[in-house]
Amino acid sequence: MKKPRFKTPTGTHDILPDDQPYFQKIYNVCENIASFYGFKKIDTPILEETELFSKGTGLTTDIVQKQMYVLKTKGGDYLTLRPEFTPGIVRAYIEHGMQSLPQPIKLYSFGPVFRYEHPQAGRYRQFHQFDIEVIGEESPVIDVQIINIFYNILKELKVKNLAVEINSIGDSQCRPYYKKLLANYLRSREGALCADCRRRIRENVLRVLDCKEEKCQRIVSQAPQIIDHLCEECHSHFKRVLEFLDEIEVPYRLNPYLVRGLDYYTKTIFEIFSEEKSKDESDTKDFPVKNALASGGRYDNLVKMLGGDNVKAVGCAMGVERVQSLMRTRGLQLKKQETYPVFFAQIGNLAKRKGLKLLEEFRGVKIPIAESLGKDSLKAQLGLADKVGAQYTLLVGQREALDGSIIIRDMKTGRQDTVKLDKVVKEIEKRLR
RNA sequence: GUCGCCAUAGCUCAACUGGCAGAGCGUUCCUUUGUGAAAGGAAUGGUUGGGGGUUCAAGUCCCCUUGGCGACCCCA
Repeated sequence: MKKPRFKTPTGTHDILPDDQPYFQKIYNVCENIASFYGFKKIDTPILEETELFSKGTGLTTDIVQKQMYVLKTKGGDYLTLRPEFTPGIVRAYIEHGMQSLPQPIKLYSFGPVFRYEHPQAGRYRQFHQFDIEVIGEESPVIDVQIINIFYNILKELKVKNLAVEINSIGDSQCRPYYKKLLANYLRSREGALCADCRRRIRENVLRVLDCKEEKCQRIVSQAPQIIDHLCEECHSHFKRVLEFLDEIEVPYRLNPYLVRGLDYYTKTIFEIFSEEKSKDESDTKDFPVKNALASGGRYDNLVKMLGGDNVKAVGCAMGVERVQSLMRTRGLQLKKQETYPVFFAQIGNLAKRKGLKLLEEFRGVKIPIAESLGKDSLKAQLGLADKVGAQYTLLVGQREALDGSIIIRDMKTGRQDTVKLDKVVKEIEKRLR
């Protein structure tokens, strides 16, 4: 074998036939649960105007600053491979006048997204997300319904040790004040912070809250918490979210330091993890390893920011490859190969010709039948029949081809019966029943 | 963008201190030319990721590069 001349670009991967059952299963579960809750599918282009993301996702975010695949078209437009779903779906909502349909609009989508970053396990440059959005609903109950949906999807996919963390980051009323408060507090202790956090005070104060440096965490633990400084409206919204959460069977915990990388979030934000105990023995802290699988939140200003009406919305996205990797290692094991109940084997040209027609008959009655018409060796064909898990092999040799008969071989017992060729479909239907 | 570890057959991995590149699995064939799963046999498979250097000699040491993994950054 020659050395491959080409390989997948950094951070991209092939979804091979063996992976497909996992993607299929994940997609089916997502779709079933989402449509049960009244969500409709939408597909938006993988390419959008670059400005949609710089305005929507936010100029100060890492995604926009360093992770976007931007390309210039021959016509001179700047397009971007979508790094997330939300701005595209909001654009579709506005562009197609969905505000004049009964609200809210509940949408889901499934597909690839692109982020230029350093790949690691479970982190790709092209990966897949399942995404849902509810546009035109401000009630906190919908925030909780979305959490519930993703929790149940992951549960149904048998992902272990799920944990939900939740926080509120306020809105344009109260967050600016809190940010000032936090910045003042941090500035008074600036000397004890890491270099990144000193930069963050100016650029993105909230990010200091989830810094992993121990010295920063110590300072943060004494810092004012946003939940104590929410405005009346945000406070009552969050309170009601927590009340609804208590109502359903989803275990959650409040994390006052949870913040998000996207600018447009308001009020509720949350993440769903699968937790693992740290394998590292030297790690004396018993922090579990958190594997973020899905995350989302409310974005009450985004529709307006992108030129639509003042419409409130909330959404969440799940990383498909991360879920798949957990399913493979500790969750649901899926069969590698689909099986065929019947295999057609042949010897000789006349038999091949009869086989071509016979396959059509089986397709007509929807019985999957495998074959290897290209092979001449009967031995090889039976080997294949075994491999695809056939219960019966239909065999046409020179003799059978001439006198219009066919051999049915029971692969378990080895017993063979010869029947008329035009009766075989009925006979197999009967036996498979 | 920063730092560390790793890269050997399609897959999983061996190869001492620098000394003939190997095994299992897989694939194909044979034992059986009209009959699978078992067993036995054979074949197939490599510029040791790529490039350069040191050396009588490099999978092994050094430099560069590409990719993967991990820690940052950040995130699904």
